[in-house]
Amino acid sequence: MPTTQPAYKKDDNLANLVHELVRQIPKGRVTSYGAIAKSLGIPNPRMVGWAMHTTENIKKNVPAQRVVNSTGHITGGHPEFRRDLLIKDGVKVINNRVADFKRLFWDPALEL
DNA sequence: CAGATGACTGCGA
DNA sequence: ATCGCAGCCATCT
Repeated sequence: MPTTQPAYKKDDNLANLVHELVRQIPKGRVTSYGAIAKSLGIPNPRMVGWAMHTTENIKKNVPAQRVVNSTGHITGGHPEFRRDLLIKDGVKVINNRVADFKRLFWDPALEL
């Protein structure tokens, strides 16, 4: 039995907001943690990463593959897996880095 | 209860 | 141009 029962099952925090926003990312587009944090009013982009790190993102079918750091580099535990998903979305990825990241960058505050 | 960690970013040297 | 440090919030041990 799962002795390590995650206590973050309360979607009343940033994680929920982040997941929702990430879900709104159009296919073939990518964004950065800082942009999301800024858009949601989070002083620290770290929390965005933490929100994604939570296993909830997978449960919610959140396209974490479309979320990369400012350099467009795929961060996380399974970069290969996410890279494949990005390619499937039509995003070219080279060396775990999004090609034309600047062009494919999707700013939530700008588009929303 | 307190200390350390973490999917980051921006600025300074 | 590259390298290093500090900031912030929530969770974990």
